Amino acid sequence: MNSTLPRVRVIASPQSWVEGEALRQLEAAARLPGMRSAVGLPDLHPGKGAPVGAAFTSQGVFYPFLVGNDIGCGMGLWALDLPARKAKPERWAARLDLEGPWEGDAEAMLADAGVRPCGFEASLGTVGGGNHFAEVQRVEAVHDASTFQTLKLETDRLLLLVHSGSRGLGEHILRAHVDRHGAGSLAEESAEARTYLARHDQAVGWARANRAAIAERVMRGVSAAGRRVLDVCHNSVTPKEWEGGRGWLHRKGAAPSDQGPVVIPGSRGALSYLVLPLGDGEDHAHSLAHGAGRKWTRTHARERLRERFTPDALLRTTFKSHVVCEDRDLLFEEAPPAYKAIDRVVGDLVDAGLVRVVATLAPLLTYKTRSRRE
DNA sequence: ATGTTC
Repeated sequence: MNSTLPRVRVIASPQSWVEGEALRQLEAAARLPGMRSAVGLPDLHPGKGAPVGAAFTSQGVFYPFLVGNDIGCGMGLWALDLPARKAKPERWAARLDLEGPWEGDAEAMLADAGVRPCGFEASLGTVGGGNHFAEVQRVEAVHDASTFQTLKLETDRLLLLVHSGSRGLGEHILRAHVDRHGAGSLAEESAEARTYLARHDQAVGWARANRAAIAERVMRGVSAAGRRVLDVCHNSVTPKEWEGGRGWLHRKGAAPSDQGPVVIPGSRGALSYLVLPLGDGEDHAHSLAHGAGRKWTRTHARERLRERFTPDALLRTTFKSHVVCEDRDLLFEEAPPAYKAIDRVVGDLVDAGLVRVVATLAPLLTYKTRSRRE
């Protein structure tokens, strides 16, 4: 049996503010039966039950609730054929519309990702709420020219970063699971585990296809063609082998460090970092920060920022980029001051020897939603 | 996070 205590590690410098509640959640998760390690990344913050910005390994069992409802959520990066000098962010902000069903062939896109029809086809190509977005970016600076070149990127071409997940599908899968089995563990060889994992894998494929459909929509809207540079999932549970054993790797808002370069976005008013993972080590559960991490709760952000900013002021950023967000509450909840400083988060990963910065990317247009909500 | 609320 697993008689050793699970290892808990938090990768964050003292300058990276981590809330006490997030640490308590991390330690509570580490004490679950079968847990082997718990790693908090520098974007660690409290979540609903389990912390966000964390990765966990377990043996013999795994925990669907640690993955959460947005199974398959992640980041995709596309290189556009559009030169930076042809950027028209103001015009795009006025016209781009990603609401309603995608005009493309949803079933074909899903089939390409190995996903069977599941009743959520009408949501494919939609960004969703919360921290999801599609953002057109320009290359701000290149720090590792060799890797930049290996990825066939060019400094004067625009990029598109898409952060979205499995929309209603992942929610449906988690809910169906919790309704029947509660928030407990699943034994890895059980029928219940197999059922959950099959559905989980469908949601991971669905989310990947969703990011591709969103990218198609944006590219059509800005009259560009593009190529997918990378696509990584930061909410998942997968089998993992390590020296002397095997088990399960849960990622909850944690980017993979074992699948090549990833983008770690800041807030919409900050740089995003294209980074190359250096260690693929067990000591950080093969994972990296997935973003800047929330500093203020949504409620706190709304209350505090409504006093300081008019909605119109939040439609532009310090980068002079444009924001499409017609949902008033969401506009405040996702405002840049609600997030930690991305340079410190990435700096912590660099200092821990986990990544090298390849390039920084600056926002031109961040699309959240055109749907109005009171 | 969520056809966006039990």
